[in-house]
Amino acid sequence: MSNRTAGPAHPASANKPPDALQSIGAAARASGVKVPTIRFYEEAGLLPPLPRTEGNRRLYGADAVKRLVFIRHARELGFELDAIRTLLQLQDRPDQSCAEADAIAGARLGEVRRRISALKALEAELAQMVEACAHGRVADCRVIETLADHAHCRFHAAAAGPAEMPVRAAKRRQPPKG
Amino acid sequence: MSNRTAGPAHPASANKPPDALQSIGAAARASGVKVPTIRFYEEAGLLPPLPRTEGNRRLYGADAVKRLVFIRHARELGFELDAIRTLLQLQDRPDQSCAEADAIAGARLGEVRRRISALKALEAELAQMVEACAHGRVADCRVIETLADHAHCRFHAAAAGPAEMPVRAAKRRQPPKG
DNA sequence: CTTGCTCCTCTAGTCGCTAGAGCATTTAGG
DNA sequence: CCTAAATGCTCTAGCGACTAGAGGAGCAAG
Repeated sequence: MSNRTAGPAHPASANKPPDALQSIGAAARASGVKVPTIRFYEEAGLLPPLPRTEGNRRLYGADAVKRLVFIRHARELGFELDAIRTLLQLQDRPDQSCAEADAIAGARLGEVRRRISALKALEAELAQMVEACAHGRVADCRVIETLADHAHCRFHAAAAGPAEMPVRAAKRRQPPKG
Repeated sequence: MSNRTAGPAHPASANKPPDALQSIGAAARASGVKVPTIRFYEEAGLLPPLPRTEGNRRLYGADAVKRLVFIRHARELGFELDAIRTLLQLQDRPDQSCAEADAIAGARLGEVRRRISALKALEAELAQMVEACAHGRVADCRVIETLADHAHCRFHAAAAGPAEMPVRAAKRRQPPKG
């Protein structure tokens, strides 16, 4: 919030020069990526070498923040860090063909589609289980029964992938509160 | 299918008694759960204490194999091990109400539905990116551009959950080959 | 007796973070 | 100027659900 640049301590700088360097906290706020995650990305080689202050604190310029935003969007779309690394490298060399970027995005699209159809099959199966259940005793429970006897199950493991979805929002462990 | 289990738990010699004990490998083949995964499940407390041979090898009876199949199905439907533990406990006490099982399945169904809609949003965004790309140089690449500028992106992080899908099939790391 | 298979335990790696310990530095207020 | 709070630093460990591999033991057949 506080814009303490009210006193122009610098000659050439207006009130906010585009190359102003910010702390990791400010970069986190600006990019929407959490502080420890930023450090993790740096460690993972997704960020170029960052300058440091005398006191060893990282400094982030506008370009670094943009990179973080790029990474965040890519993660939101489910790209793996490996893929993102490649995409960032491509971004750094604008003259190259974007075929590789297309391939990565296309592959991701394929994954997403495969997962959607797998999840739909799953949804159908679960819905059927839940609906069919008489809500009585476990002995008659369709849910348990279906899990026990695959005979009742018309779902057979449409190979999806391994993991899914970042979506930073979700944090369903209850807040610290103490 | 194999309906030969008609014989009740019984002494007077069938040629394949239903309580025949098998090795972990046989149990793996019978249940569709991999050997190390079975050991992992045991460690995780999903299996009751198993008898061992003199030579310290685990022995699996028909009930243990059934339990493994149950676990496998539940995993295929995306239930977490914690939930599966609960479901197994319920299964072991058939007189109880199945309300809890219903709740677990219902919660899972909700998750799946939420994830499907999140993935659909994602699919739309990715498809748009890929389609819009002129397949030229990186400088003009819509894929890269969309990731860089959220302005071009009408997708905003529909909160899904954290991880998704077991589906034992997938193994996409390239083979060792060296 | 050797070969080859299965099995045992144990450790460490995967992925993308997140949490916390134990310090150093910076900043705001008095 | 001093102090307290906030923020930063590094490092380690943990999550979930496995998977991979080392190094050794048991066991049946040839």
